[in-house]
Amino acid sequence: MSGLWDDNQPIYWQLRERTIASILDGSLKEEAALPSVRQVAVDFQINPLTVSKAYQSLVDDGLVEKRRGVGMFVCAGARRQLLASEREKFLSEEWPKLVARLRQLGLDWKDLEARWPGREENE
Amino acid sequence: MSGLWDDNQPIYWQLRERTIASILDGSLKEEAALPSVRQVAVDFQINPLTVSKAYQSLVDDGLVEKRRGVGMFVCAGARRQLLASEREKFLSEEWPKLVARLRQLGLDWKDLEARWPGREENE
Amino acid sequence: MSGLWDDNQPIYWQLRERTIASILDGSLKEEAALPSVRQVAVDFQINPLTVSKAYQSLVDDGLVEKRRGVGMFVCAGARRQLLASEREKFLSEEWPKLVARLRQLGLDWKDLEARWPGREENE
Amino acid sequence: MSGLWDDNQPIYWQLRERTIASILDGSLKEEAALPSVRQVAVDFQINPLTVSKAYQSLVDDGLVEKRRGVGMFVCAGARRQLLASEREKFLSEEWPKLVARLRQLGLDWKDLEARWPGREENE
DNA sequence: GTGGTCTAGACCACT
DNA sequence: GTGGTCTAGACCACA
Repeated sequence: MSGLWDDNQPIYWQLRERTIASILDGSLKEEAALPSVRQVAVDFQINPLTVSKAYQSLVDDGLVEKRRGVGMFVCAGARRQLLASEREKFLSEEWPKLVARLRQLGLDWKDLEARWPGREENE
Repeated sequence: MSGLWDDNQPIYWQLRERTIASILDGSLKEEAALPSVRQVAVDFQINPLTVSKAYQSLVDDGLVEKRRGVGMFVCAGARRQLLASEREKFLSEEWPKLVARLRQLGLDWKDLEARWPGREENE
Repeated sequence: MSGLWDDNQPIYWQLRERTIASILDGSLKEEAALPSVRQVAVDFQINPLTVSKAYQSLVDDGLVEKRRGVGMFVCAGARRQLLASEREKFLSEEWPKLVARLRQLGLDWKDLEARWPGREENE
Repeated sequence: MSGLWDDNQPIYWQLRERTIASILDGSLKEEAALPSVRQVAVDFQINPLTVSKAYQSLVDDGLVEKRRGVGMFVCAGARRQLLASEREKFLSEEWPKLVARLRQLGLDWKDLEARWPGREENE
């Protein structure tokens, strides 16, 4: 019940991001049911409304679909869609900004390369 | 009035970050005066209180000093201090998280390397 | 499983409306048997209880009658009854609201006339 | 405090639709401030969260913009955007369905024409 | 002053 | 069982 949540971000958003991560890493398969709103609420000791808000945002993005009276399910194609959009977002938006910042800090390519797991001694 | 501010972050924080960037890239030299609270407020169409909050946070970090009746000035040594702390923060906190995220997205070292300015054709 | 149901309306209601449409257009004749609850449930991949609820609402309105051990049948006079009530409902309730909305949208009589099948070129 | 809300639709949705109607009919001008969440909550005797949900849906559709710590404002171009999208939706989606239904009911063009305000005796 | 978020608990409709 | 909606009231950050 502590250390689970980062207090600087809304819980519903963090829950959303965790769910996305689960889809990406395969622990939530496509067509699989998401844990029910109530279950998650109990498990994480948060309000059902908060869970609902997180899930709804996924529905809005077309990653999850509701089946009335049954539950919420990962959409077919959700993983592929996520991979594409997240990669695109990173490469076109985040990376250029990051590069600019690194330049400003005087950090070089080598500095990063040395800290990329598995590359420390190879090259 | 549009595109100037990212609505997901407090304006005062964005102003702080911009000021830091100016110190880092040298457009705000050490010992130089920061533009006055009023001036910034007018220029950016924001509340003077917001500017004040941004400047105060810089004072709190020892990057800027207030000289009563005169204005706010970049501290001597501010740039060096910034370089050190920002580098440390990036390498120990941000980079590891980023690496984890990239793995999840299936983005490889090569993908980034190809987009590091000046390296596209070298290696 | 996709496109069959409008997620904004209860499934049982949509099934009811479809059945009514079948009676109106004559594909479900008076005195004819409705497809069995089980059959519909299988065909549309929905819960038998949901089908039951739809049929029951038709019984409540006197459009369909249950014959124990045999099945459900369209009542004699159902079509005439439907025509009268639906016309009345449309003209007195729906059309006035629609007219108000069209005004707000600046849509004119002509705009609709042009899209009434068979009138495009007549007048 | 009674008769204000239709119990068949969520309040937040009805509030959304009312606001849209206000923009369309000009009682809410572009760039004008929407009444504050709290004010609406008091005026209509509903929960601030419900108002918030309504307003947020307008923000999501790009019809309203938030100005941090100041309030919510009708976007420039919101009215034009609304007119275009609502007309399009009506003519391409709703009207064809309506026409089919009217045919089924045996209602003719004349029946509607007679009830279009201001046309009863003209033509 | 503004809106954002969360809780605790209730009631509802649908399957 | 499922999710959707709403209330009442709290606390927070921002301007």
